[in-house]
Amino acid sequence: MAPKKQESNSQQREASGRRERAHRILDAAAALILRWGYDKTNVEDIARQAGVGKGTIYLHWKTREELFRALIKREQLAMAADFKQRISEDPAGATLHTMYKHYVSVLMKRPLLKALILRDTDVLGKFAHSEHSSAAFIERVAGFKIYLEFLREHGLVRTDLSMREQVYMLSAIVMGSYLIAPWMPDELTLTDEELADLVADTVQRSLESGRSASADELQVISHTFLEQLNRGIALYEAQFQHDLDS
Amino acid sequence: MAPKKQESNSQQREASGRRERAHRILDAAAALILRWGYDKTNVEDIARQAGVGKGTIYLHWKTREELFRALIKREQLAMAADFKQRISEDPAGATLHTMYKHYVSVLMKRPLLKALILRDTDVLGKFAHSEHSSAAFIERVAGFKIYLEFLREHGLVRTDLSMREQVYMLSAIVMGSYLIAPWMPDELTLTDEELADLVADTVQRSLESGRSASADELQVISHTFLEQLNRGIALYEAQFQHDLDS
DNA sequence: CACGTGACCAAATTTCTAAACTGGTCATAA
DNA sequence: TTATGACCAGTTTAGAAATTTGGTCACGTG
Repeated sequence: MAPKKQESNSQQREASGRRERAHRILDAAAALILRWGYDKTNVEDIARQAGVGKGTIYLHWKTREELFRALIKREQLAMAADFKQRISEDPAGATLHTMYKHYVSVLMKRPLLKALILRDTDVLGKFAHSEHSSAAFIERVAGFKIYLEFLREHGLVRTDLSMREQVYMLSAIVMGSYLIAPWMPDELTLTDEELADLVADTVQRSLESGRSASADELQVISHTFLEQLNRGIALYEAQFQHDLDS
Repeated sequence: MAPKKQESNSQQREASGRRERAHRILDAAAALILRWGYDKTNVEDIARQAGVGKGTIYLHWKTREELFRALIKREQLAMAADFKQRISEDPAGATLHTMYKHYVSVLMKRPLLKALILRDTDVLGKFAHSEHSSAAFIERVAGFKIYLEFLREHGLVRTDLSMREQVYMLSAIVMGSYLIAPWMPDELTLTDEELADLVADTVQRSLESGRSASADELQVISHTFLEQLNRGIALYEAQFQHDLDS
């Protein structure tokens, strides 16, 4: 690659340094929020933990809440990458239940996102009750509908249920699985893997059509799905990177 | 029936009066709790609404919490009666999914129990966080396991899933259906009947075996189940009545 | 005498306010 | 030009004071 002129090089190095610093700040925020909860994590603590001055944080984000939104975004992107990886490696990755198996599995490893989805008030504090939380859920449901429509078109899921019913029950199964965990008596708890498999089995039986697609067909569908997912991730990523550079 | 002697008659009339008064107090408590929530419903208001003195309430129950427990018990008994009625009238009443259809349907009409199950903090306030709530859930799950075992023995539900997984997913489906309702965007909400049918469909597909029992077999199973249910209700009822008489 | 009642009290809850903290800014330093 | 922490207004917290409430019981009533 041709070398850029002096000024551009310098800007790039600086931009990269900024970016690294932004990540350091987000790391600090993540650690503190998981340890103390959102409400009790203040900007000064984050700055100290990240080894920067408080003012520096405001060079990256306009408000504390914006910083937290960036953290969530980063977490979602990391999770999406995990998810993409697994789907692309799984021959059955195009089926609804396989997607959910990986989704549950991958989400289990992200306590911050788990808390966000479950609106865990201990961790998220006021953030859980803010607009963002509901908006995120609605957005999630909307994204959902698009790929569900896609699977319906390919006959991989039942079409004798309305989209409304299907989205509702899909949400209910996944949310229900998470939500009841803390209420279950000890002898009825499941490991993360058991839960992922159980959700997958339930989704398959209750929402997929009987029809089993050929390996070729599955690959085509999986490919198209991953394309779509990639586009979404890229867009989100670009937006996130832009945010980081202020 | 032979007439009882004078004293007994008098005691009976009094007891019946007491019982009626107890119900009046519970009615008042139910109305106030639904209107203002548990925390903001005090004993004096209940007494006034029921048209009795405050001290009278303590002739029936030792504490405010005991009064509320009695109210819940009464509500559960009423719901159980509803449920029994529907199951006994439905030829498919012995199947798991039919039970759940009626269960959901019947529970929807009981806001107090709905709040208890959902631990709706607005209505239940501190009561939701008390021992009683968790205990009730665990008890519910335990009762569950008994009749699930029964259905497994008759091959009406899958046996290739462990009880643990089955109970977990059954709880997840039902709880999930209730819990997500308030988070759903408007265009995705379902009516109570739609939800009951959807839950039934999901339970059938994901937890029942393919095997369909004959009408005769179903009736036998249904009969046995109702016997068991009746015994449970009678026991609970006796206990409740005894409580009312102080 | 037996039952019902509301005044009464200790304990819990709410309200109020002074003190402490924190998100965000910006003059200053590097 | 970039980073910082002292600074300030607005918010949160602590805890004292005031109010409310669960539960008791001496008294009134039929």
